[in-house]
Amino acid sequence: MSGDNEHSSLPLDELMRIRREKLDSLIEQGISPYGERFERTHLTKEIIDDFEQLEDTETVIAGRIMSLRTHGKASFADLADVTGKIQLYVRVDRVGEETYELFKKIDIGDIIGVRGRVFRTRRGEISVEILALKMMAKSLRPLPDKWHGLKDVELRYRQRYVDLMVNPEVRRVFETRSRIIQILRDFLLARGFLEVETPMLNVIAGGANARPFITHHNALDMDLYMRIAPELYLKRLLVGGFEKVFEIGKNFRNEGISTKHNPEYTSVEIYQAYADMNDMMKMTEELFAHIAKEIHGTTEIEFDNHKISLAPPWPRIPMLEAVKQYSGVELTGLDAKSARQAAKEKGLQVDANASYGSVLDELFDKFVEPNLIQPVFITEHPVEVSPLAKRKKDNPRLTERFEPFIVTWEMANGFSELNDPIDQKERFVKQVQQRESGDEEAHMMDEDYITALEYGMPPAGGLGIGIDRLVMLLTNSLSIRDVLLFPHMRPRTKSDEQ
RNA sequence: GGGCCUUUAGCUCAGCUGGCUAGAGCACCUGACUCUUAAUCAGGGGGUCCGGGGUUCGAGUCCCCGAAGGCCCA
Repeated sequence: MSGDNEHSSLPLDELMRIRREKLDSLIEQGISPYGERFERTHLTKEIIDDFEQLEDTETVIAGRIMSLRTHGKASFADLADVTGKIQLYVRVDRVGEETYELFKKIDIGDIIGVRGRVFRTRRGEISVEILALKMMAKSLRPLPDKWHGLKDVELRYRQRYVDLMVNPEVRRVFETRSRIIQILRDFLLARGFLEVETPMLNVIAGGANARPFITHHNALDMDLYMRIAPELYLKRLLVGGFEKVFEIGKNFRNEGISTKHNPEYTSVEIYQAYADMNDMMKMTEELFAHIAKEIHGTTEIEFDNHKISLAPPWPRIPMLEAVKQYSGVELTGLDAKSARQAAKEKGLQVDANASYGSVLDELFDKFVEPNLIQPVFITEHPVEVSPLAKRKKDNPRLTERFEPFIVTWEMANGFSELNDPIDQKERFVKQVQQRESGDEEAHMMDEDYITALEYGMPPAGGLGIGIDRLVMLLTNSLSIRDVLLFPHMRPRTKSDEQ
C-alpha cells in the first residue's frame, strides 16, 4: 500500500539521511569511513587501571563513541570498547583545524581509532587527549537514549546487537554464561571425562519425552528429526568402551515458549561407567557449588530475593515421601486405581487410565514442586515416567533416578542407567503403545540401541544439566531469554525492519 | 491453547469522562561556548498514535477483528 516516497518523509529516514551526508563528505575528502586493521596499544580499562604508569604517555585505543559533549573549540566524548569506556578530550589548538573538523563529523555510534595522551581532567576523570583520529566505521543509525537505554524487551531481543551496545549489564550476563560453560568443561576434563559430539540430525529422536522438530535431507530424500537429547548416543559410547564421556550442546524440542523454555536450549550430559545415581548426585552438588564459587566466590547466592545455599550436601527426598509431606497423600503400596482416587480427592484432574507413575508425577508437580526453593534431590521416580532408568532393587515400580530442584526449577535429571536390554525393550514397547494411543511425547522404538545394550553396557551413572537454567540461577535472570543471545521470536510480518 | 495487560517521534515516556494544530526529555539540525560529564544557553525540524473495519458532527481515546510483545495459567 504505502509507496516509497511516503517513506522518505519518515523521521528515521531524516536522521539517517543526515548521517549519510556526513558519510558522503568523508568520502569526498578521501577519508575511508570504514577503516581497516588497527593496532591498539591499550584497552580502556588498562588505561584506567594503570593510570599511574601511563599518565602523560601516548596510547592508541579504539571503540564506539557513546556520547559527545562539544564546546566550540574543545570537546569531550566517551569511547567504549569491550572492557568499558574512557573519556576523550580534543582541542583545536592541539590537533589543528583539519582533525578538529573531522572530529565534529563524528556521531554517537561511530567507531573510531585514537592516538592520544593519557591525562586526568581538573574534575578528576582519567581521559585521553586526542592527537590523531581515524574513522573505523561510520554509524548510519541513531543509538537509543543515552540515559534510559533500550528498555523495550521485544526490541532488545530482536536487535540484541543494540541491546549489547547500550546495556553493559547484558554483556556481563553473556560473559558469565561463557565462563560457566568453561568452568563446567574444565571440571569434567579434570576428572578424566572425554568430550564428544554426537549427531543432531537423528533418524529416531530418543533420550527424552518430547516432540521433535522434523527436517528433510534432500539427497537421501528422507525426513530426519532434530535431536531432543544426546543420551542414547552417549550410552552407545559406553558400550563401545569409553568409560567417562560428556557432551555440551543444543537440544531441540517442539514445544511452547515461556520464561523457562526456548525451543532450542543447551544441556550437558555426563555418563560414567561403573557409577550409579549416588555418584552422580554427589557430582551434581559438587559441580554446582564449584561453579558458584568460581563465579561468585561463594556457594551462597541470591536469586529473585531468595537466599540460596548451594553448599553440599543437598538433602535427598524420595518422591513418594515428598508427595506425602506436601500433599498429605500416601501413595506407597497403592494400585493405579486407588492412586487415581486419592489424586481426585485432592482436586486433581487425572485421566481415567492414568498409570500409578503419572499420578505420582502429577501430584508432585502440583503440590511439591512450587515449594522447592533450596537445593534438594527428589529421588526414586516411578518407572512409567523413567523409561531409561534402572529399577530400584527393592521396589521395581520405582527407579534409581533423581532430579535436583532449586528455586522450584528442575535443574537436572540423572539416574543409574538401565543396562538390561530385555527390560529396556519392554519399556520401549510400553512407550510405543502410549505413543500409538496419542502421546506424541512418548519414546520411539530404537532397535539399534537395544542391539547395543545386548552387546553389554557397563552399569553407569548418567546426568543431564540444563545449562540455560544454571546460567539463569547464577546470573539472577528471571527469563531464559535473558541468558540466550538470540531467543526465538515470531517474525514480524512487515514494515518493522526500520 | 485460555485469561489479563502493553503497543503514541530514532529511544524513554505523558496524553483525563471522545473535543482546537498530539506533547515532554534524550537524540537530531542551526548558532554561542577551550576542563565538560544526563555539559549549558538560544532557536528549529521530526508522528502510518501497531494494522484493518465500525460507532460518532468529531476517535490516540469507545466497539469489533487481526498482529507482535509481556505476565499468569494449562
